Amino acid sequence: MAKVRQKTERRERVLECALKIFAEKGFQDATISEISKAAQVSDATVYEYFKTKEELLFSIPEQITESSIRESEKVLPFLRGAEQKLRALVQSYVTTYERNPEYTALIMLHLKTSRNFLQTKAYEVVQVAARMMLACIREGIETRTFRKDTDPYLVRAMILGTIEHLFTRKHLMGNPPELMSQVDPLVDLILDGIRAKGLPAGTPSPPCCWMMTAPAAEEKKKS
Amino acid sequence: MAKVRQKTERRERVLECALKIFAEKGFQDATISEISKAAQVSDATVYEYFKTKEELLFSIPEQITESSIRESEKVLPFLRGAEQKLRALVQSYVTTYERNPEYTALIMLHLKTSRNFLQTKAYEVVQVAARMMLACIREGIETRTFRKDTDPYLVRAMILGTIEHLFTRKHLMGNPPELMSQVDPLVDLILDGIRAKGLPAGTPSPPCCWMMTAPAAEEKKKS
Amino acid sequence: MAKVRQKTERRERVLECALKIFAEKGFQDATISEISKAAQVSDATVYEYFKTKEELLFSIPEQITESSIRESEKVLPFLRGAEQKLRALVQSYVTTYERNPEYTALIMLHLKTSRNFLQTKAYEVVQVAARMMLACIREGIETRTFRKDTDPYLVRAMILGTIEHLFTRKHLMGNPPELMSQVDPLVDLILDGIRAKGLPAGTPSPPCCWMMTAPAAEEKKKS
Amino acid sequence: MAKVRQKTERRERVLECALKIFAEKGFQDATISEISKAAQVSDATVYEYFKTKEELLFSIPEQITESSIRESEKVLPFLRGAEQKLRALVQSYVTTYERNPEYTALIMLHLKTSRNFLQTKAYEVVQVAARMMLACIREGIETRTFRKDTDPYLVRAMILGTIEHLFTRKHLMGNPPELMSQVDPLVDLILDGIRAKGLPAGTPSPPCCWMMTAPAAEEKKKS
DNA sequence: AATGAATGAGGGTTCATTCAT
DNA sequence: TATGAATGAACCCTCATTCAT
Repeated sequence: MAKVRQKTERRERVLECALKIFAEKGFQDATISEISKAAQVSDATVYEYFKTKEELLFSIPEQITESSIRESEKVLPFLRGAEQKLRALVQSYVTTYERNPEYTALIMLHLKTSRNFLQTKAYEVVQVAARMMLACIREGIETRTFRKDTDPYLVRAMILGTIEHLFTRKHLMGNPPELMSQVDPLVDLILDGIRAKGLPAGTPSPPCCWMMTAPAAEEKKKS
Repeated sequence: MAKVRQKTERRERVLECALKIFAEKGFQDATISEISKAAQVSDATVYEYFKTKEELLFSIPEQITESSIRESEKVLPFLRGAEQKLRALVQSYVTTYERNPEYTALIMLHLKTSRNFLQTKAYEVVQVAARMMLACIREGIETRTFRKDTDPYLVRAMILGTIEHLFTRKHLMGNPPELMSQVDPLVDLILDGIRAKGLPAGTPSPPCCWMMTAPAAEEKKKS
Repeated sequence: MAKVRQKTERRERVLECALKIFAEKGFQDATISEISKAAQVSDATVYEYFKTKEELLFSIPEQITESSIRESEKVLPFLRGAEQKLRALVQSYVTTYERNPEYTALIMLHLKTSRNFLQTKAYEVVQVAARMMLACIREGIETRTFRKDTDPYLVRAMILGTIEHLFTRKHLMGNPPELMSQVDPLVDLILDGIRAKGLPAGTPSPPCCWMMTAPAAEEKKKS
Repeated sequence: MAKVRQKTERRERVLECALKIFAEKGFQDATISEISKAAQVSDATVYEYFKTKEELLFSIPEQITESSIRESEKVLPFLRGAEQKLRALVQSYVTTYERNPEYTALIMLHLKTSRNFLQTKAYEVVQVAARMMLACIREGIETRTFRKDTDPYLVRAMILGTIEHLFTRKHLMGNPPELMSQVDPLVDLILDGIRAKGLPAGTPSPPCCWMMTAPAAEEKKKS
């Protein structure tokens, strides 16, 4: 039925506009009127789709995060070795964020802040991704690729923290302009720090570009 | 005169309460009434001291950040070598944050978010600290302590990002419970990654405790 | 045709649910959605049957009141004497109210309040009943059963007011639990007060139970 | 201080206007804006005085009811005999209501309806008045003035119900125009119905006018 | 200097009602 | 005929900010 299609389209338009506006002004400074006007629907219509303003906010990450995770899960099994996997995961993060700058700003600046967000479905998905990375690091330790005394939590915190820091900087100050080129230096530096000493230090795992084909949010909808 | 003294005391009481409440509920969800009540002054009095709510917010970091910086500047010249200095700086950050958890929460969750904060006097101080770290890394490169191809911006981003990530986690989820013990592993890992290969890898710079005496916000007031 | 039948059924289901919900929450606090959901139809369907929310409200009393009146009109001619008739009328009121508690609550708490209700078809029916009682009292005066100086309006106000008061109390506070047993004491007390003094005071008209067979709203629908 | 005086005046102006408007349009159809405009204050000021719209509503009856009760309590001890007391009480009710028609409308049409009102301080005062009447009737029974089989609850319900019915009618339909003249007929009729038969029926207790001096709400404020 | 009091401006949310399908 | 969907129009309430005392 055409109605259903239209409703879905409107709902997504609302989500898109909400993303843009929340990302730009923050949750509190954005108004429903503003969003509804941008989405060319009435205030009341927004409330047809989302019970409250906060539910609207928390509904934004759902699709995008989930699709991004699914992608990683598909690719990971084909990669050999903890180093390759770790690099792939980092690249996946950065790719997703680079392709969805507004979404990234929302996450970095506004959602991470919110205690309520931690109890969200969307946050669970984030946790899944974080756990994948943890598993990857642990695998490296078990297979003796990484040093025995590596603290996997610290390593993960370093990777995630660095990515977060860089994207936040980029969003607020426009610098650095792109982050893809930072993936390999970052991963190399970390690997150098945690690689078991017995291994030939001069064998860096090759930079990989397979993630280039990972789907961005916009492309997803068409399929 | 006693009056002046009293006014200063009141002003500081307002700042303290504002810090507590802003840190707990965020800028938007905190109200002036709430803060003024906690500080046992009237709403109007708050506006005697600070022109707007935002000015109150931005007035909070001033003293604390500045005092922390001054401390570092005093100690740094006595330390030999980039590695020692870097370690000292990281420890300084962590110490300051650990001693002022509410202030840290405010910075991590709410101020970093705000574009207006970037044009603040308080933010300039933050930048000074960040530049000190950058200078320190560059010194390491120039003195061949660190690899020539080290990207100082990336290294700094890693350090700051990791610290931010860990404190944010701690504040929101209570885990990890303390961060002082993470300083050395973090610095070691970074150093391992950027140390020039010619050097004997087995010579970690000694963990240092000199920063233990750095002033916390609370002690500051008494002096 | 089955369709017509179905439509009538739906309409009545809406009326029933509206009665229940209006009685429970009041006109303003009840929503059309709520009613339509309870009646298992859509909001729009309610508006097919009733032009506005208020029209829905005012449509509720129609059948029930009318049927109750008709009953009284049938029985009254068979009764001899103003006293008997008065008693019968009172019993009729109480019976109707006891059998339709939700309807009663609606009338007592919400409809009596509304000025618009006074211009309703349904209210006319109420007036008819009230006028029957008035006529009855007047008949008693004319036939010298009641004192010459009896104010028929006052007497009616006493009877109706007492009934209203008792039912309101019952609805709001659950006390007294039933009102049928109050009919005779009430009527006796009134009659004692208005009976012409010449008559033997010790000849109370006999309590009557014929009204027991008066139809309740539920039974009406089946016929 | 002048400020305090002014605030009190404003508060009372708000209460008065709220009374008028609530009485006229009902709780739900009245808006805060309307009331604040009538009272020449801002919406926000209304909320300075009363936390919610409902609290405003429930604050209206307080003074007026209480002052009315106090009056009755003063006078009652000077009256001899249950009949006189009962008559006095009825007169007190009617006087209060006649002098405060808007307040009466509010009570009759809107407050009696509300379940929340039953848990109000103001309602407790109403209960006190009702209990005084009950006590009075019981006293009459114990002193053999009234018949042994008199149901005091029924008698009270008759009195209160009649008064309520008459005032409601008056408010909605403008008829009867005044109720003071109904007091004696009402009381006489009731008394005739409950007076113990042994007594000389021809000795009605004298109508009394002492209540004429009872204070109305308006006069109260000046004292 | 300190504050009690007042308010303008605005935002989230609800719901009766309409209309195209 | 029945309804899913959309919305205009309000309203309650909050709060940063001002000002007279």
